[in-house]
Amino acid sequence: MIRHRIDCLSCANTDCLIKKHSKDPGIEPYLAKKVSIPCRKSQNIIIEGSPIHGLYFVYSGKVKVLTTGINGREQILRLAKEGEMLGQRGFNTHQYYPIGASALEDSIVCNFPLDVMKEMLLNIPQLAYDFISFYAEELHRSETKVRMFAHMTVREKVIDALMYINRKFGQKKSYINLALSRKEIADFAGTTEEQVIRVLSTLKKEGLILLSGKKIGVPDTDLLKKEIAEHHYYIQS
Amino acid sequence: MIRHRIDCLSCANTDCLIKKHSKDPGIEPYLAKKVSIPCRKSQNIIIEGSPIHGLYFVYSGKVKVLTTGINGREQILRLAKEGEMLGQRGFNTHQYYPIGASALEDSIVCNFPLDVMKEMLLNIPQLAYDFISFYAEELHRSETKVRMFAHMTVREKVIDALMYINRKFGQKKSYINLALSRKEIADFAGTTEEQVIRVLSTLKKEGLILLSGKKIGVPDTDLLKKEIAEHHYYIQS
DNA sequence: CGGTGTCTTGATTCTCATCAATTACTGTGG
DNA sequence: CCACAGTAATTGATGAGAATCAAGACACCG
Repeated sequence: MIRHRIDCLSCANTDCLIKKHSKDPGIEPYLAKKVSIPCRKSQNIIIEGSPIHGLYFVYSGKVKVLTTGINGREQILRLAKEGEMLGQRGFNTHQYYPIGASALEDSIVCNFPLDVMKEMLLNIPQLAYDFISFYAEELHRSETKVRMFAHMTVREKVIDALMYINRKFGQKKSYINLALSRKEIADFAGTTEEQVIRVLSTLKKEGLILLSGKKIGVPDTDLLKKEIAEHHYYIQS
Repeated sequence: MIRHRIDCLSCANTDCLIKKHSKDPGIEPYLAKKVSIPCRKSQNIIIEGSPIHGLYFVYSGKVKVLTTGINGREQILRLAKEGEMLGQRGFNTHQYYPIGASALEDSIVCNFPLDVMKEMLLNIPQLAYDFISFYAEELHRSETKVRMFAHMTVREKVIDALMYINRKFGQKKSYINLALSRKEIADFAGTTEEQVIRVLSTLKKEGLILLSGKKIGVPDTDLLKKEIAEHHYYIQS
């Protein structure tokens, strides 16, 4: 079932760092070592704690990146769509993946073994530099999340999670194109299923979001944003 | 008062990524563009929101890296000592530093302007690769912290903060070589001054830590570690 | 038409942030 | 050297918010 070598040159994912450099001189031999793997919905792409076997890039589909936290709770760290990278934290001295990744819908991911990746980075300096920029951005995102989790209320956490999901998977004037369970939203926002439901119900009553079964719609991003900003302001002053 | 060009070759900070590569061919011209800056205790090295002006490396002293969170609260993200990097998140497309840094004691930091840094990374591939590894590690740390903040109790957060501080600044059989106020510990652990005091008092009573004024000692790291691990275990199973 | 799992709502308990008041510590000037 | 002022540390009391527990509604699937 494994489809080998989806061609990077003909790939349409403009966000992909590899695709971006697929015309660089000297990169072809590395690209040839790529393997593409199809994954069914809710299948594990990376198992937390398994030995590191390289980096992944999402060719198509949607993926959640998670770690197991306290009480065996699942903490979703981020959601990835076409072109995004998975397993990038396996680049340090760790021997095992500190995170897991699983498909939110049927997906195809491309894998580069770690040694191939290392050679590629050492020989394509511009690619390495883009990697560094990417990491800097991810680090920024993650540290923002630290700050957020430390002192935000549940309401704010949920709103923030919704804005993130909407930014990534929302289409204007319509529902978000991603079916997450309440539990998954909670695991991302860092709270419980029940609290998420309560906040969602309230937000619906307030007219800030649309709810139609599992589908969530955000008619006005700015209104939601204010819900976080205003609260900060009124306490800050 | 600015001392120019502390020589990287004679620098004793083995952890410093620049020092590590200071003998690489072709790196001298970049090293020559380094500027070293002395900072007094509690002086700001990086002001949050200021325009990015490059990367810093701690030559001597101790530094806290922080962001302003909800309610104008200070959230300490990490502590840095000799050889460590500051401002690494300014590497992405951001124009302003998303974090601040200030000296915990009299320190000297070395600065590379951003364009020099970029040139250096593009021309010294092995340095770029080490940067990537460093970022991967930082990202790992940060995401672990996210998970931690999401569901840990205050007690666990404080213990975790203590273990981090002890790992970095502890000397065996003695008190931790770093004077942090209760407020600063709280800002790092993501809680309040009062809660930190309560937990510290309890831990002292339980014989898990030593308290002598501001000085904190951790006689047995494993005992503390168990305090976190056991709680997880008993709920997980 | 059961049955299973997700979703929802309510009630209860508990943790933690906040507020308030007291005590210890530090440095400074007389 | 001591009084003092100012700051940090501590302890207690209280209330708000959130996790947990429990029970019922709903949808989906065989």
